[in-house]
Amino acid sequence: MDRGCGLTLENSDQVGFFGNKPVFGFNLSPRLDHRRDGLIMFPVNSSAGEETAAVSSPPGGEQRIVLGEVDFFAEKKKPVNGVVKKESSHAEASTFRDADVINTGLQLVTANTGSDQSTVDDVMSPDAEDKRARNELAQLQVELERMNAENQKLKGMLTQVSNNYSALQMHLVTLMQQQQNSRTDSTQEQEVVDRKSEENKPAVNGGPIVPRQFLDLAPAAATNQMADEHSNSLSEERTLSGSPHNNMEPSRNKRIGREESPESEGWAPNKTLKLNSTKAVDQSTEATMRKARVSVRARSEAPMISDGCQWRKYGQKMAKGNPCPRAYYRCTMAVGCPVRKQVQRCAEDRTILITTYEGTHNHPLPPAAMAMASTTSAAANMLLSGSMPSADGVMNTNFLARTILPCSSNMATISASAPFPTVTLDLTQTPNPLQFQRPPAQFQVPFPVPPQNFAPVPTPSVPQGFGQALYNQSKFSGLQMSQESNDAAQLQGQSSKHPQLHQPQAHPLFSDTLSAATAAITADPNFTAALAAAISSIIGGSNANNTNQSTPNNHPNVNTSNSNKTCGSFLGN
DNA sequence: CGAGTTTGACCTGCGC
DNA sequence: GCGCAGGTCAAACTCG
Repeated sequence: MDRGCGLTLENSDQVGFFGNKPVFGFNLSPRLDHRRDGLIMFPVNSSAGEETAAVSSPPGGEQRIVLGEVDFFAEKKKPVNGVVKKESSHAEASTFRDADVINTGLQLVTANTGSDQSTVDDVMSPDAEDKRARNELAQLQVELERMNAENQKLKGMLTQVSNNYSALQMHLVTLMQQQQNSRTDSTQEQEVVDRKSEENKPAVNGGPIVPRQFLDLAPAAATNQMADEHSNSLSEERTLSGSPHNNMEPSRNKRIGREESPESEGWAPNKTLKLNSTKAVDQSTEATMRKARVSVRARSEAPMISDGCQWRKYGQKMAKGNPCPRAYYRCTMAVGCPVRKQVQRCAEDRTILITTYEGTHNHPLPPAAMAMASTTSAAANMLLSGSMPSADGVMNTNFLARTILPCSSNMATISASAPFPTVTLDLTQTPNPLQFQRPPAQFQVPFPVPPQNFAPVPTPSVPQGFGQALYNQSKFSGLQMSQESNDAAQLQGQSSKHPQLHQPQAHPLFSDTLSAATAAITADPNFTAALAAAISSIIGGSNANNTNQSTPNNHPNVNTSNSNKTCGSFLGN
């Protein structure tokens, strides 16, 4: 069984990577004070050790409150601060139960319930020290309430900022896409003409139509993902190649049929595709979407990272040039889910686990799975919507660059390599240049120049600056930014700075590393922008139009057709 | 006994 | 046409 071992993203729900609002790498809500039955609860994330540690370490007001509270009832113990804090934190997590354990909790609760009683007690208490302590308690109580109100206020502010942030991101992405569309309008119009003529002449070479396909890929797939199957019939366009149908269809259909073998509803057999136009569109877009891959490189000793999804292994192969076998998994969380992934260790550094995701989940995901799924989906959509070749065959990375570039690092690499455009999220953050020594095919760029391999350093061989620009633009950061502001990310940073930590004995760090890295990615505004682009694409696609809806050839038929043929042409090259 | 894994066979695309 | 490599299938096997 692969599940539950190795790296995990499952604590993403506590971080809330992909909540309905931008995430900043920490969960605010658990810190809110809760009042229950007169008891002031000190909220602590019960499941997060690091969270608890983070709470207990700083000399914040909460801590002082807790300290005083416990101090009052721990006269016999004369506890050291650290001990007290620990107990208080524990009590926070388990409320009454732990309070009972220390035999003072219940009374503490009672004493804490109101300042009036404290005042009365002050008057009646013969013990001066006790009186002073009660006064202090009352003061702390007031302070606590004040901080509670402040906390609420901050929460509201944060929510507002988050909302504004989301709106701005969406707006920015929309503007960028509109700008992108305006630039390619002329080309697209020509492509529409070509497309129509090509529909009448299936054997015609795809040629300049290629560019449009990627533009439409993401929305089409998104439409599929949203279960909004509104597209018109395009069954004859299902073939993914510009070659004649009778030539390409048998193999492709067979493949599709195999992939959606009997067990899967969403992967209908071939004949079904021909009969059901909606299904055909769904299939074609799905197949097209599957062409976009997101590769995640993370350090793990475990055979597979745990990303919250359920996977079933359906094959294993020895890949050339890598002594480690490549395992093939498919998602089993829902029948017919097209998502698959390949897991393979890096040949150069076997502590690096390369997980390549392909496809988009067509079912609800648990919070634990949302992190990786959204990451890969966003990255794939980002790639498909942004790395579209222009009419002259040169990759147009404007949108992609603008989405990603502003804060580039070694975090991610986007390669529109044939046959599969791939986004590589490198969560290893190792300065080791070996991390870029992947199979050359993955980095072959369909430029009108000989394929080039991206290198971690400027490579003169990259086509006349463009390749280098793409390389530079194809990276986005987030990890480093978040490292500074995220405790978990700090763990990741430590691991990256100290490769020794990746040794087996440092295994407990691996999950933290990946989680932190994912948190960093998702907390990164740039990534959020990319995600926003993907979401906007999905939304646009579900509305019978996509993010490129300003383009003249945005008719659903054309979109699907383009998607298919684009991919086909792309794959053919 | 069902679900998942293993593993050899098969299919397809691609380069020579 | 042939061989290679990637990807998938499915029967056999394992495990809880």
